[in-house]
Amino acid sequence: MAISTLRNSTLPSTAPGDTRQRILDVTQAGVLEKGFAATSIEEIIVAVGITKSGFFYHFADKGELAHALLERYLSQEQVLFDGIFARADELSEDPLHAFLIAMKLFGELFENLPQAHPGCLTAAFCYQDRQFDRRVRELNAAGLTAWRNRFTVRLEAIAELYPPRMNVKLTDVADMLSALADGGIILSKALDEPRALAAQINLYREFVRALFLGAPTQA
Amino acid sequence: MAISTLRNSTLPSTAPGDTRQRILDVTQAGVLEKGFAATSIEEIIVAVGITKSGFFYHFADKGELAHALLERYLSQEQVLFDGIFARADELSEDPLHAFLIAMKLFGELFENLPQAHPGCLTAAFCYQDRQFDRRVRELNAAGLTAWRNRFTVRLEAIAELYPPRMNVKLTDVADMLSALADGGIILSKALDEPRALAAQINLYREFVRALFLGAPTQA
DNA sequence: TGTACATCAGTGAACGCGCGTTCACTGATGTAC
DNA sequence: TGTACATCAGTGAACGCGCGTTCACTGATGTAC
Repeated sequence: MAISTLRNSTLPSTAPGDTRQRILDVTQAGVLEKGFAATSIEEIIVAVGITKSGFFYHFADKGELAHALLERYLSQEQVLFDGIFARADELSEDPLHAFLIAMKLFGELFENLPQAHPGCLTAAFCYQDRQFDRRVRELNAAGLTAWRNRFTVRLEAIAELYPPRMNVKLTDVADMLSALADGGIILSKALDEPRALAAQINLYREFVRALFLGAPTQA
Repeated sequence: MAISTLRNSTLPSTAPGDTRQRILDVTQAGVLEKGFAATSIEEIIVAVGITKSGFFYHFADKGELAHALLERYLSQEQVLFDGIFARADELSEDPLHAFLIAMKLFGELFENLPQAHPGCLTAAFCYQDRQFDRRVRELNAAGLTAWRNRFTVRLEAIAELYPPRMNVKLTDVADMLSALADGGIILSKALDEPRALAAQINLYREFVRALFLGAPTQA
C-alpha cells in the first residue's frame, strides 16, 4: 500500500487503458519466448505491478487475454503495412516499383535490429492453437488471409503491366512473403542472427523482380 | 490390469524401445498442436497406456523428454534429406539439376497430404525456447546450421558452373529453403490448406532456377 | 540342467507447489439533481 | 454548491485441481556358474 501510494505520487499517473496495454505487452513478450501456457498470470501481474484480481478486472479469463492479444497484434500489423504501402505509393506510381519499394521499406525495418526479432504472434499461436477456442484460431487464419488478399491485389495489378516470366500462382507469391517473414524470424531467433530476417525479405524482393522483370543475363 | 493383460495377449507384443518411441510420438503430436508446456505427462501416459512411473523410467524429467524429442526429430530429418539427395544425385550428375530434382522430390512429399502438415519441431521449440535449458536451444540452432551448410555446399558447386544472375549470398539462399518450409507449414496449418506448403517449396525451386538459369524472356 | 542374481520395464501411492479462478470489498473519480 | 449514487480500477484472501516428481516395490526375462 505504501508502494502504490508512492507510485501514484512520484511516477507519472497511468493513462486510462494503460494497464491493459501493459498486461498485453508483458504477455506478448512471454508468449514469444516461452509460449502461452508457460506464461502464467502470476508472472504477468508481477511484471505489470498489479494484483491477480486487478488482472481479472481487465480479462474475464486467460482465453480472453489470448484473444485480445492476437486482436491487437493483427491490427498493429495492419497499421504498419498501411503505412508502408502508402509511403511506397507516394514514391512511385508504377505498381511494380511501388511494390519493390514497399518491400525495401519492410526489409529496412529489420536491417539494424540489435537483437533477433522477438517473434510473430501468428506463428506462435499457430503452434499452440489447440489451447485456444475457435474464435482465436479463426482470427489467426483471417489475419493470414488478409495478408494474402492485400498482396494478391497488388501482384495482379503488376502482372497486367509486366507479364510474369514464371508459371506461378500469384496467391502463392503473396503467401510467400508471409512464409519468408515467419521463416526468417525463426531463423533469426533460433540462430540468434538478427540479420537473417532482413536477408530473407531481400531475397523475396529479388524473386519478385525476377518474376516480373526477368533476371539479368549476367550479374 | 485386465486391460493390460488383454493388450499383451491380443496385440503384437511391444518391441524393445517401443514404449519410448511411442512416448515421443505422442509428445511430438502434442507439442505441435498445443506447445510443450500444455502437453502434460498425464495425457501422454494415458495415450501411450502406461503409468506415470513408467514414464519416469524412460525420462528423468520433462526436460529430458524435450531434449530426446528434438534429437530424434533432427536425426529423422537428416535421414530424410540424405535419402532425397542420394536419389537426386543418381538421377543427374549436374549439380543444378540434381538440386532441382531434390527440391521436386522434397515438394512432392507434401503434394497430396490429406491434412495440413503437422508442424516442424524446430519452429515449435524456437517459439518456446525459454522453457528449455541451453542444451536444447543449442541443439535446435545446430540443426538449422546443419541445413544451411548442407545446402550452401551444393549451391556453391552450382555457382561454379552457372554464374548467379542476382547479387545474393548463397548462405541466405540456403536458409531460404528452411524459411519457406517453416513459413509454408505455418500457412498450411493456420489456414488449414494442406497444399500451401508444397506451393512454397515449388516457388523456391523457381527461384533457384531463375537465380542460376535466368527467367525466360516470355512465359 | 538347475539355481542365484541382475537387469529391464515397468506399477501404485503419495507429495507439495503453482496455477487459474472466485468473491466480497474499497478508494478515487465522474455524473445527476 | 452540496449531496447521493454509479462507475472505474483495482485489493486481499481463499479455493481446488492438476501438474511434475519421488520412492518403495514387482514380475518377466537374461546371464553366470
